[in-house]
Amino acid sequence: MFTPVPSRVSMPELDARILQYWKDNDVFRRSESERPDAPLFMLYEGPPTANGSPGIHHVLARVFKDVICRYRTMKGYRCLRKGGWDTHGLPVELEIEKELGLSSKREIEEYGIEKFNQKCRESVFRYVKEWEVMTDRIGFWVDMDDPYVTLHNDFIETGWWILKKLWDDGLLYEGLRGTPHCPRCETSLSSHEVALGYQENTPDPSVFVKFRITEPAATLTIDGSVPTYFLAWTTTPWTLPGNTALAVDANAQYSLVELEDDGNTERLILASELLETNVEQPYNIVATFSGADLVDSGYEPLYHPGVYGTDIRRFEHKAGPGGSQITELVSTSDFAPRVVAGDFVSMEDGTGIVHIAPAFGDEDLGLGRDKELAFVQPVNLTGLITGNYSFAGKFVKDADEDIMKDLSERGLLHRRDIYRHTYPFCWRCDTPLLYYAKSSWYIRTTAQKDRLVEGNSSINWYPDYIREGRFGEWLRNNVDWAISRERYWGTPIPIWQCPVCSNRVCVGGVAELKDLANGSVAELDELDLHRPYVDDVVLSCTKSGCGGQMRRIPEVMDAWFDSGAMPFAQWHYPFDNSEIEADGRFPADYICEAVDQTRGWFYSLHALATLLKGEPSYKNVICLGLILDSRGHKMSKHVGNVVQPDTILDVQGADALRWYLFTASHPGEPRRFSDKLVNETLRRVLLTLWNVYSFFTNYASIDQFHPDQVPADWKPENELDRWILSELNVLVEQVDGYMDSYNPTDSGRRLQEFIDQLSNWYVRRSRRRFWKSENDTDKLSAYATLYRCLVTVSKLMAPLAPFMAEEIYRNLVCVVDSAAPDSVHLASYPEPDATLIDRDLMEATRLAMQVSSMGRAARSRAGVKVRQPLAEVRVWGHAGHLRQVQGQILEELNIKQLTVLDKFEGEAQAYFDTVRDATQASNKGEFDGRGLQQVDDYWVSVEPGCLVALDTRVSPDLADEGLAREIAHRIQGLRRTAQFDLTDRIVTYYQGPDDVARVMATHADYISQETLSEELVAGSLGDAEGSETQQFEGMEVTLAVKRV
RNA sequence: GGGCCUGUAGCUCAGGUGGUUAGAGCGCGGUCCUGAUAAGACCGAGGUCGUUGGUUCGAGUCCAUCCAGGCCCA
Repeated sequence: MFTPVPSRVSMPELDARILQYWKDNDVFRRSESERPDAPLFMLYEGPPTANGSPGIHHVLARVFKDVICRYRTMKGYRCLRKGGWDTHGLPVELEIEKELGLSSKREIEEYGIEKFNQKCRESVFRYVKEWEVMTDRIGFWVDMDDPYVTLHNDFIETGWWILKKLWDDGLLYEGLRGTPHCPRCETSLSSHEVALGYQENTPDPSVFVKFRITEPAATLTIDGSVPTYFLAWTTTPWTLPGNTALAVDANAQYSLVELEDDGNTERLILASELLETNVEQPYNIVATFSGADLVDSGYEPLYHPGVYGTDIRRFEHKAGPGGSQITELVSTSDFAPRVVAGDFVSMEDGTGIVHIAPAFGDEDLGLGRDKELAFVQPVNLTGLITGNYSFAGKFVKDADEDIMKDLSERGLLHRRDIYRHTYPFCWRCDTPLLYYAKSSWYIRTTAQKDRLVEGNSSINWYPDYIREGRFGEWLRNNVDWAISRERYWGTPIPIWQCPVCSNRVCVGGVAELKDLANGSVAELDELDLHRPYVDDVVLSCTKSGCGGQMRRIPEVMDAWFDSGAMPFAQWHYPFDNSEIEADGRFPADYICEAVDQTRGWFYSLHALATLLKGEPSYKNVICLGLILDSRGHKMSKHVGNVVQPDTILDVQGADALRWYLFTASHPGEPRRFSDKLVNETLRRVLLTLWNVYSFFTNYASIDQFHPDQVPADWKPENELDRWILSELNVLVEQVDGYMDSYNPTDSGRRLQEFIDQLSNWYVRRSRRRFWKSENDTDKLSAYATLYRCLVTVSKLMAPLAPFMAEEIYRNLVCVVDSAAPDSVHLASYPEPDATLIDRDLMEATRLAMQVSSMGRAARSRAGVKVRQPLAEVRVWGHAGHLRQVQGQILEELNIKQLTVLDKFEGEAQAYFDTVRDATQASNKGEFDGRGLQQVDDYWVSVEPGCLVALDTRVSPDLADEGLAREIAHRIQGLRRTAQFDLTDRIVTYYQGPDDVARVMATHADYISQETLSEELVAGSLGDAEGSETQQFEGMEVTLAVKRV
């Protein structure tokens, strides 16, 4: 039979007990293995990096992953949840660099790539134990024994296979990329690193440069007799030798002005609205044009690359795969810089004419590709000017002064100033960063842009605005994915290049590599595919007759490529598990991560699956808002405001934390974390339920209740039973619906409401039915009802609060039903019984609650405590409902008789008018339909649709009855302080005035029955187990009790 | 600078398609109740629904602007 449960409970201890039970009985494994034929529900785990301690924000994502899978399991699915670890990438390298005190790529290479990578490899599992413990502790079921690991050879090999496929499809290419580059460290910086090194108020030269017009556009009329110039502005004079175009805003207005400069007459073109700010000397406006009129004008280069020994190349559009357009860089000897339209031209500062050098800025590079501009690179990777310029060999920033001087001497400098702005510096060495167009490998995602957008429209996003908003926007603005990194610790790019003939091959797997490598096959079997080992593999050039020795290109892959490859790489597809599409392992049914992954994992998964399979790799995704600290700031290691999960879990337990995370706000919203609110959740929701459960087990144990005693065809007759079972079945319907639509938040909130109703109305109103000593059918009905509620709630809540649900289920179900599944998580999710839903009764009960509340308010105002019985209450409202639930109202309000006022006339009307008038009188003439006033002997409470008039007169008989209840109440208190058992029988002694003696006599039956007193004895008691002298109703009364 | 999201009581949150008095829980002050409860009931204080405009007979709700915060990207 049921084990009686104390009302006090330690959640952390309960968690530990349940975890042990799951472990001993292998429950997680069995949730998958015992249902081989069930439909598959596939979770893809977004792999964390275990090189740091997990924080509360990691708990958030993990419990949202868990809750959906537990639900699906109970709905009859077989959930596959393979764990994973992300192990590559720049953050790992930076951590190790810091540890080793290295500060540049040169130093890493001097230290040795082999040793360096070994350190990286060790570091990524440093906190794996902590992660495993946390994962276990919060009840996240995921297969951590056989996780996928991005550094495993098998995982890398699938990555190679993917790249090879893209290569074969013409979707992999080498191109230029504008990157922030540190000329001292000779390396690109990630955006994260750039963000670390911004310095405000950095002074830079501000120069206004004149570009002489040589070939005005057809739309432009220029008087050739006066020298005419475009006026452009820049803060980086050193980029001017790289100039290949000027950009204007096609829609803006430009002015041609004439002025005197050093005694010479000249004409300048610049944006009309920037004339005032940029031209200090007197001028005449000769003409105005639109920006579009200027486009295609040719001008004289400041430094013709052909003259200064710098190569000229040019972007050219060509037809690419799948009807797409690709852009290639080709060598040329022609150089004809011209004016183009650019949509980024700003009128905030400058002249409205922007100097374009595709070799430097990323925007310039984009415009160069777009407009097929020339490309001139007069600076090397160490930041020195090349060619034979007079300032060649100087560091770019030092060349600024020479260039300005040179231009000034040639009469091409209109003005120069100092400009202060925010500029990025290398966070390691403080060198100013240069934006530099570097060679990089790209995946041509733009070739499948339409498919990416189309596939996205079929994904279920929660919240749904992400689909068209943040993610859709990102896809519509798709640019090719730059996947190469000039780094060490990552998946090596499997491209080998011949130094003789530049021939390249992409290798799609280890077997293929063996085929291409001559000799040393045995070694290749054991080869770690990482750098530097793979760099040593030399292939003979595949071009017939070349005979060159091909070497691998040095780059590794962006770590996002690894995580995006996981749908395939976690199974070592297609080398193993070639059937993942057929058996449902691809695509995933569900993924869940925080919103910062839109351009991270959500994208890399989507992009690779679309390129490889033409369809998305996930069907449903919950995108979580970020978790903030109590002041609303993002939690981060740097700020030191990360909440350690243990500090919560060890006090409140896992269920309270989970429940709080599910219900505090909807998943997409950012949330402030507060341990106080976790505690509130614990008390208000979980402990309330626990106490109902404790109440049930205590009384069920006393009465030896067994569910078998309930007939199979039992239907509740009692009004309270019918009501709560109706509420229960509505609850089942709603919670199931919410869970089905990936909404644990509203599921939890709905369950909270029910738990409140169950505890504070059903149990409170039904208590006496459980106390009655006879085992009549009504008592059995109450047990059957409460039992069903608790069992059903334990199942409904199991996905959210798996520990308490398990505890309740095991004690209530497994103990009495050996055929039932031995874990709530292996049980079926409840289904609603529509025949038990009675909307009318639910409405009537709601009215009973409202009338009770109004009656209590009237009592409170009249100063008559609930313990004092009263004679009558008159109520106007829904008459049918009132008659239906009048018993509940009478008991709740402790009143003898309820009179239903059928019509709103006569007394009802008179009560209402008086309340309205009195309320208006005391409330500046305002009456909002609510009021509480005394009307003769009645206190009358009015609310819209309901009126309650309470007779507050206390007759002597009623007063005696009230005193009897008071005395019984005091005796109960004594019983409790003396810690008597609920069923202990006692003898009660009393001393007090005549009134007490009289009531003890006249209400002896009542008092005895309520307090389980065998005798009520006047006088004192020597060996009392509990005794107290108290003042009440102006009397001094002494009561004493002892067990018999 | 661009995109997306958020802004309702001290705190955490509700407030379909615009419609009479903007709600809940916690917290606070008071009163009461208690054979389950770290509980419950009643009363009270506390909100110009971020700002300013607009549409409308009517806006927390729709539109625009601005302000503040967050994330992602420049």
